[in-house]
Amino acid sequence: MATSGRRRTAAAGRPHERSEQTRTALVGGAISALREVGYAGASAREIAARAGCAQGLVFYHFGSVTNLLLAALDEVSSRRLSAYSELFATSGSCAEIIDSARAIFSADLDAGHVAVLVEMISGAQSTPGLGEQVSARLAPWREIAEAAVRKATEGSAIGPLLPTRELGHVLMAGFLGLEVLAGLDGDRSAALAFFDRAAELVVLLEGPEPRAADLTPVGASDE
Amino acid sequence: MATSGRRRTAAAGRPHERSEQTRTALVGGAISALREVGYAGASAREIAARAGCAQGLVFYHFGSVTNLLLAALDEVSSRRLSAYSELFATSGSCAEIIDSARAIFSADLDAGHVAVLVEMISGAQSTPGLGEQVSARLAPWREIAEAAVRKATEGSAIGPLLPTRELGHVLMAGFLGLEVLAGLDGDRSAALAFFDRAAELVVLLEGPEPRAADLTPVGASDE
DNA sequence: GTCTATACTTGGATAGAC
DNA sequence: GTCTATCCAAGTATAGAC
Repeated sequence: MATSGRRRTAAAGRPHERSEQTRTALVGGAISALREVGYAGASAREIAARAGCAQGLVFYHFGSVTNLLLAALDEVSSRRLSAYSELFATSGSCAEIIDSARAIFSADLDAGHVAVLVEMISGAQSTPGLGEQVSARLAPWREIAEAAVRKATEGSAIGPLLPTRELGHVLMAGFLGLEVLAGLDGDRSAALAFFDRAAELVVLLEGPEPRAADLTPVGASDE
Repeated sequence: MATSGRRRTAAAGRPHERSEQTRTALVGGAISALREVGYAGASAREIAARAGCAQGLVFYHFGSVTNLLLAALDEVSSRRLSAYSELFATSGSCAEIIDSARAIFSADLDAGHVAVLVEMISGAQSTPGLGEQVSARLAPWREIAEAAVRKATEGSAIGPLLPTRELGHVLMAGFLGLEVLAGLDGDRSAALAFFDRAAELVVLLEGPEPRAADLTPVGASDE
C-alpha cells in the first residue's frame, strides 16, 4: 500500500496518516484500559500495550497520561451523546423516555461507557487539576439529562412547577450511581426493576382517569 | 504469649498496646489518603507517611495495601452507619427523613466519608477480587437505605404498593451519585436544592388531610 | 512480636535515533 | 516528524535487625 513520496521511506504510509493511526490506537487503548483495569491501572505502559505500540508514544502524542485519558473521555462522550440524543429524539412520552433510559443503562453497562466516566471522576481525586477538566466535560451530559427531564414533564400539569435543572442533575447522579453499583458486582437487576416500576408508575399518573388495569402488572419482572 | 519466657524491654510501652496503636494510625492514614488522593494515590508509602510510621508496617500489620484499605472502609462504614441509624431513628415523617438525608449528605461531603466508599468502588476495577469485598461491605448501607424508604412510605396509602428493595437501591445509588458529582467540582448546590424541593413536594403529597405539624420544619436551610 | 533496611518491579518522562 | 532506548522516581514486598 501507499506508494507515497520519495522523501520518506515508504515503510509505513504517509507520516501524518500514520500519526493519526497511532493516536486513534492509543485512545482506544486508553478507553479499554479505563474500563477493564480502572484509573489506577491505566498506566502509559498498560495503554500502549493495548494499543500495540511503544510506551513512549503516549508522551509524544499526548504529553502525559492524563491528557490521553481526557482524550479518551472526549471520545466516549461524543460517541455516547450522539447515541443518547438520537434515542431521546424518538421518544415522546415520559414512559417512553424512561424506557429509553433503561435501554441506555443496559447498553452502557455492557459496553462500559459510563465506567470510563466514573473512573475519570474518581481518578480526579488523585490528580490535581483533573477535577475541573472532567467537570467541564460533564456539561453535555447535563444538557442531555436536563433535556430528558424537560421533555418528560412538558405537557404534564405538574411539569412547569418542577425545578428542571435540579432534576436533571439528580437524574444524572442517579444514573451514574446505578452504573457504579451495577459495575461493582455485576448485578443490574435492582436497577432494571426500578426502571420498569417507574415506567408503570408514570403511566398511572399520566392518565387523567386512573384505570384499574394499569395496577395489575406490578411484581412482574423480566429478570 | 511470652513464648520465650524473656521479659519485655520497656522501650515503648507494652508490645500489644503499641501494635494496636500502629494499626489505628495506619487505618487513619488510609482513610485520609483515600479521601485526599484517591485510590490511585493511596500507596503504602503515602499512607505510612500520613500515619507517621514506616512503610513496611503496612505489610506487617495488614499483609497488603488492599487489606488495609478494606479495614479503612470497615472503619468508616461502622462509624457512619451508627450515625445514620441514630438520625433516622429520630426522624418520623417522610419530610423529616428527607431533611435527615440532606443533613447526612452535607456532613458526609464535608468529612469525605462517602468519598472513601466511592474510591474503593472505583478502585475495585483495578484490583481483582476487590469488587466482591466492597460489594459485601455495602450490605449495611443497603439496609439503612431500605429502612429509610420503608419508614418514609409506611402510613402512606401508596406506600405498600412501592417496591421497597428497588427504591432502597436507587436511593443509595442517587446518594452516591450526588456525592460523586459534588466531590468533583465542589458544587453541592444542585443537590441541596433538590433535597429542599423534594421535602416540599412530599409535604404537598402527604395525605389528604395535611397536618400542620408536618408543614412547619420544611424550608429551613443551613446555607 | 514489632519494626527497619533493602531487593526488586513498575511507572512517568525524555534524549536522541531514524 | 515519528518513534525507541534509557533514566530515575515511586511502588510492593520481604529478609533480617531489635
